[in-house]
Amino acid sequence: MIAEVIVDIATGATDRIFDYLCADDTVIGSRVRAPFGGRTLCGFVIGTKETSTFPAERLKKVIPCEDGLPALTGECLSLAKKIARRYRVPLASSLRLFLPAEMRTGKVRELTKNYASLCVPFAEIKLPKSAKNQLAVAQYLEAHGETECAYLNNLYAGGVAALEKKGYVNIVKKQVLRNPYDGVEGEDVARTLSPEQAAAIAEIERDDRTVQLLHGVTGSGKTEVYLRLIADSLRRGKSAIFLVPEISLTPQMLSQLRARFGRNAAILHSGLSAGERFDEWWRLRSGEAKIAIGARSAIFAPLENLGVVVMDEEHDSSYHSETSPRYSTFEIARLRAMHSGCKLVLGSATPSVDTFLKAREGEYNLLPMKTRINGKPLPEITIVDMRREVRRGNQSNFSATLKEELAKCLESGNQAILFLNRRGYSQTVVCKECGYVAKCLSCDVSLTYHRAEDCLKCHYCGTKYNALSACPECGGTKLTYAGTGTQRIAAELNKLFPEARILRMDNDTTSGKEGHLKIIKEFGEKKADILVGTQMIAKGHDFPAVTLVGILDADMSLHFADYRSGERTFQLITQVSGRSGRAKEKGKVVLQTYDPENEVLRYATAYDYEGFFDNEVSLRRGAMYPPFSKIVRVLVTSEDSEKAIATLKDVYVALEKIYEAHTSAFLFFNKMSAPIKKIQNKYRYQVLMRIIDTKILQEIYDACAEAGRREVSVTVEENPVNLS
DNA sequence: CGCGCGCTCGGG
DNA sequence: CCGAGCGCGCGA
Repeated sequence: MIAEVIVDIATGATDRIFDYLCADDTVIGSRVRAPFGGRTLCGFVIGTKETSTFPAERLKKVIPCEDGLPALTGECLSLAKKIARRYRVPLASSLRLFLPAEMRTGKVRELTKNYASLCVPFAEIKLPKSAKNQLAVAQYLEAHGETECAYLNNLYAGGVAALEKKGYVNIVKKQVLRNPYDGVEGEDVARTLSPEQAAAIAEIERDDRTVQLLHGVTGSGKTEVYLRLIADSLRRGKSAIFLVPEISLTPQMLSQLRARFGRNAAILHSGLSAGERFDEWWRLRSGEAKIAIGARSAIFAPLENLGVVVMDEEHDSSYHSETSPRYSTFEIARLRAMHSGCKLVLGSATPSVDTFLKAREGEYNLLPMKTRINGKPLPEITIVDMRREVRRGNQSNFSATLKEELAKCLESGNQAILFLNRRGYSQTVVCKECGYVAKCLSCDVSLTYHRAEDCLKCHYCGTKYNALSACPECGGTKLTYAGTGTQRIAAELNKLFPEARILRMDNDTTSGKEGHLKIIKEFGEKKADILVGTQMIAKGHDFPAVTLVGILDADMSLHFADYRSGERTFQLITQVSGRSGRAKEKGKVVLQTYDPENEVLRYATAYDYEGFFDNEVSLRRGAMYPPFSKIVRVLVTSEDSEKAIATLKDVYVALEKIYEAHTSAFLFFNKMSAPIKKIQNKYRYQVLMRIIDTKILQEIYDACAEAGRREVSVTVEENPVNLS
């Protein structure tokens, strides 16, 4: 028999079918080892046939990989083909999305553990009186049967080994599946549904549109709706995918899921070890687990017969892949839902403008949830005008109001969260004499001063530089540290409230596998009074004792030169505010800004999503910004500036042809160097377009795929989240 | 992707 | 004339 094989090399040059001889029982979707160009590679069987047009004497044989089951299901295969076409990537790269990385690198071993059992009747065991541990082990095994050796060794050191030597005990090796979050347990609180929750579930079942949007205020109980929908799927003998944003797999959420679904849920999370991820993947593939829970990559879970797909915090930017293929999780989720004939349930308190517009227009079913489960009002948000603070002579980062509220909060024994979306101590180091700004050698960005390590760091490539004692340009010693980061806030806070215990949470303090979980746990156990952090503290954490949230610089995201800045600011304020007053006591939010009249801030403090939405949509319609157009950026990067420019020219010429043929489809078309000219020693150039007819998108992708050359990468980005 | 072939250029 | 360097095309 002949196998049609895609070799696992993700380049255009090898992106075609190679025929191989194979065993008659070779299954489509299985992995094989294929001799290819002098070496042996992994390959995927995407088809089989009886004869090949390729000369028979040149056909080589593939060796099957002993996976047990074909790694790719039929649905995976057809989806991978669609993704390859849609994003113009080699089939090998879209196939890779469906497998745990550990499978390809082959670095993961199956985990085995030793188990001991008695091999003679207990009565026949003769032991000297002194052998207490041996006796204890024998008694334990008699009572409990086969037991893990590690467990026995812990209790009765040496007992098992001694018994084995004497031939009383038999030890066998067994493969076990790693069990991430083994210790995580929770009580499954039997919740009765609120009328709104019950109505939402009934409506999702009744309505036949694929996409359902749960628009629920913070605390309206969306999670319980998701869990019920997933449980319903299981009851109907189907499986489910539950997507959450990157770091939103909070301990609370985890324990809830474990309590409700136990080992029926497999967790696919970047925090897992390679081995854990591998085992969890196989539990899904083999059908042992029926629910896949995880960040965006969980949408590729090897499940068949889906009953529901849930996408929590639908608006979150982590649902967009930053690496090739730059897929949209939503697009793939919808394809999977349509394939299985099930619902895709989106949930958010602050849906993206794009999604909400489609819901308003009736393409998606809109399910509002307006009441909070605990019946309490949302925390009151006070806007503080920082310009007035400056006029009063307050140059610090804390307004009088915020200082007062902090003092009150600490006095009453509650906790506070301060939010600032910039890590490090100061944003830049500037020489007062000559205006020199410390910059990264590999990237075209200024360096951030980090006081804890007394060094300068590049936030784009992570390189560390020694702190400056004098200006390297003019030798001046008057260096100013401009722009405030979380480190400086924590330090200033320490001076203001010396007795308060302060915890910082940002990219610098959350290194390691479970870095952020550790900080969240500490704060949750009230081992600190104030938590200072970036973006990452905004996500769904539940701290009952927090009664005050301070948003230190609400303008930072607002004045970004980006059509989405208003949307992002609204989402951020809503999300951060939601951390305040989650339990008995009423929460407060203090929002500091230099632009208190700003409409977005006004809508956010009033929790008026629809008001914000109507305003935003009319702005975007007027300016023809997405969703009324699509921004497309073609980014050309290379370590070799010459090659990058040459490629940019090719790309531009090809795109210009498209532009000339369909000028009316374009609102904007221009080539330039990217705002950050160099990142990690790679020069960056771009062609920026705004299009109103998405039909030409495929032509743009085609043109870019053609223009690629060695050592140069050409990527197409649709409505990119950041335009650096 | 990694290899080898063949072309080209520079030194002797 | 020979060796090093690079670009291109091949792999089943």
